[in-house]
Amino acid sequence: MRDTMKRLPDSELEVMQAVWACSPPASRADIKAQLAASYPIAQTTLLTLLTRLTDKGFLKAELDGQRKLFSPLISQQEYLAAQSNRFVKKLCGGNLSTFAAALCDSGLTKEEIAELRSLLERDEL
Amino acid sequence: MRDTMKRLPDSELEVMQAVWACSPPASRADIKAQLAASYPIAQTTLLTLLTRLTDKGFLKAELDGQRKLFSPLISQQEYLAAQSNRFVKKLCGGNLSTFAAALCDSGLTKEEIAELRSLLERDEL
DNA sequence: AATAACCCTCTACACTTGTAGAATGATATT
DNA sequence: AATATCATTCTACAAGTGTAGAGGGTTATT
Repeated sequence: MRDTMKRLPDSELEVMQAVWACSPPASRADIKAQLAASYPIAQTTLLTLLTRLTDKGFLKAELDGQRKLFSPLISQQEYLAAQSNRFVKKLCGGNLSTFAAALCDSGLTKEEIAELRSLLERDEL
Repeated sequence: MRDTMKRLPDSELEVMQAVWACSPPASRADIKAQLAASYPIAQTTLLTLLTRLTDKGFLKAELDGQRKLFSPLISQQEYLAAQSNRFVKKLCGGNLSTFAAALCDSGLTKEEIAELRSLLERDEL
């Protein structure tokens, strides 16, 4: 499951993130509002992307009068978990030291790395 | 730089990883050998991908007689650093706890998480 | 009842990605 | 010299991605 989840293309991910940020179910207008300035996009383009996400099984659509309401079928958590797995396994060859090195080179400050360590500790429980 | 580096498509990444695994400069045959069974691919397909990677500035090509030799212009380290950055910033919205949670859900065992923590500690120095 | 305002689906189109055969040029072998 | 080998470039094409106008309903406004 985790391994087979498709990685979304950039534009669809952008939309998916907006959907996650809305309280479901969300109308196209709600989603547009979430995207707002950060990802300006024509209404029809957004509808196209929502349709593609629905076809891919990332969203469920229901009718509410003449408009549609969308809800995520894949949670942000599930998606991020799958993508993290993919990152470690595929990009870093499953090698944790490669991954750690990448993180240290990624532009995170020493403080952020330290914070990450403590977050990992907490989540380990 | 880190933020602007393009994410490679799957097939090109596969090839790029094989190039990184070779000692540069590497011929198409060397790279094919590296890919071997893990990513079976026609010779011409490989050449196409190598050309695309060269056009994108990920590889440098030099002539050696009738054949070409390729060397990385972007190191694996640079690429992984950029992609880690992208992951944290773009996928996790720059939120370290989101990132930590994703890692904990990614299928890594408790032991692996602990190992990652200690690797991060070491690299912090 | 016209008209304006919305909403969605269809159609469209350029660019990217995945894959590889056809064609062409150089080299080595018989 | 003819042929087999091996390398690369050209051409090709389907599927995926990014983006959006045209078209055709429904509802609200004048």
